[in-house]
Amino acid sequence: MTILPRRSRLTGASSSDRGLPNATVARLPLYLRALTQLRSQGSQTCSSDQLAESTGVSSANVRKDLSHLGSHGTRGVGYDVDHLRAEIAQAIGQTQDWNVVLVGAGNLGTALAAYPGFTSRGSRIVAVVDADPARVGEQVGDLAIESIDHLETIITERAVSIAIVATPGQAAQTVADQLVGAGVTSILNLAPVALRVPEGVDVRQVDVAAELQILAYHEQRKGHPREEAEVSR
Amino acid sequence: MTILPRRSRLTGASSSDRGLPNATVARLPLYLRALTQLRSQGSQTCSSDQLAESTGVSSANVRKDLSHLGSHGTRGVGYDVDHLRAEIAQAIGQTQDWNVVLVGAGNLGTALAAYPGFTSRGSRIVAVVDADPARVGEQVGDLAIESIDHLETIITERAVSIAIVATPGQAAQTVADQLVGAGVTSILNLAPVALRVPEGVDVRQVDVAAELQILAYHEQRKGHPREEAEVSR
DNA sequence: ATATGTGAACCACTTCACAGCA
DNA sequence: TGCTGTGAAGTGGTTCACATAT
Repeated sequence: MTILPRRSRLTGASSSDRGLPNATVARLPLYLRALTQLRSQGSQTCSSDQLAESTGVSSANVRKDLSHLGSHGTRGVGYDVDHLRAEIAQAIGQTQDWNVVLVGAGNLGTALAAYPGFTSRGSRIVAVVDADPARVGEQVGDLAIESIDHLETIITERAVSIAIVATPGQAAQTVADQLVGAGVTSILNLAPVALRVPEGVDVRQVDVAAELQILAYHEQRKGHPREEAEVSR
Repeated sequence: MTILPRRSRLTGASSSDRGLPNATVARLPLYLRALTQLRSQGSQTCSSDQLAESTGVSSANVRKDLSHLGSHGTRGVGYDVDHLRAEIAQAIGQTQDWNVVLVGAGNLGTALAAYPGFTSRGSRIVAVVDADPARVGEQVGDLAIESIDHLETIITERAVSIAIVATPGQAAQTVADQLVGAGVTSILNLAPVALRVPEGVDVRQVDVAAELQILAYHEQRKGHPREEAEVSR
């Protein structure tokens, strides 16, 4: 009756498991960003306080996170920027680029295809695919839009394992099914629907409109003077 | 030495506090989405299992979340779609639109300006602002780009309290300072930097490149024949 | 029979506080 | 002295399981 059995597997980091806590994994990219910045400023070493400052994470949390990677700091000194960077890059698999296929060449899709921040952070969009035959061949950044019918070939030949879904909501589930069928095992979903995928496929959801709604909730509670003009004093 | 004293305010929902748990707030938009969909399919009522199915949240969690809004279901039957929708809309302040200013008319900014999903979900972009004088006047969707120098006027005159920052990383903090100075109290930050804002200002961060890095981590782990982990949130 | 609402148990994560080490 | 690394305590959130209501 309930949604899913949801295998109660060993989630945490059990002894022989090299896995990191999910919350830690989600923050490693932030540390990487901060370290890259620090390095470009010439810093050789940094403290957990500095990392805290530039990521918004508490310093105790920074230390705990980094300790999961092993001990790489020097007491009384801090962390070696280059070494830590390499360590984190290694942990999250950024020693090489990941090939990504982008599905959906609408406004959002084309904006992402042009975004330079992916390449510098470990992901390379190697194909832009759209369902509309009229769009096929059109240039987006330095890629030509390809037909969604070629998904399987694209995915296998270009060693793609991660996909970005930037289609309208009603197309997203179908696209996801095709992607999974073609061998994709990680999906970043920008469409405002929950995707149903088989066990073993990871989905991360980004929904900008929902984020605004969350902000609106807090805004409402602040009693923001939005209607002050109408309220008599 | 550590980062901040971080006033230990009553975070949870204390008795006289109408506040909801953060995790619940973050899911209300999902329920709203699902209910809108269900209603358009003609459903009069729905169960927590149906909501679970269409949001990816467990049914127990759905019930717990909804119970925070008060008891609005009927045992043995489920929830009245329209009534629940109204209840949630009320709770997250979607009974009317929130005016939003978008800063940064680059690829991502213009894509968001054209996105129809905001209006239908409680947010209306009422201004697009850019720092580049050459872009001012240019049409984006049905808005003309305005100068960032007019931020304060725009924000006060159009009753804006929420902003989207879609600028390059190095400009984001300056823009955030300007926004806060002009009276904005909620920021959705799409730039890949942590924003420093005063107490009372809410920031939500969306970083697509970081999401891909998180997926890459799990992807890397799948490479080895070990039991795979499930990604959350 | 069916589905909600909820205390209690459980779990993941964060923070605290200090021991350990350069 | 200064900063890391980490057990222990604390917090918030999820899941369980069942009493409760229709």
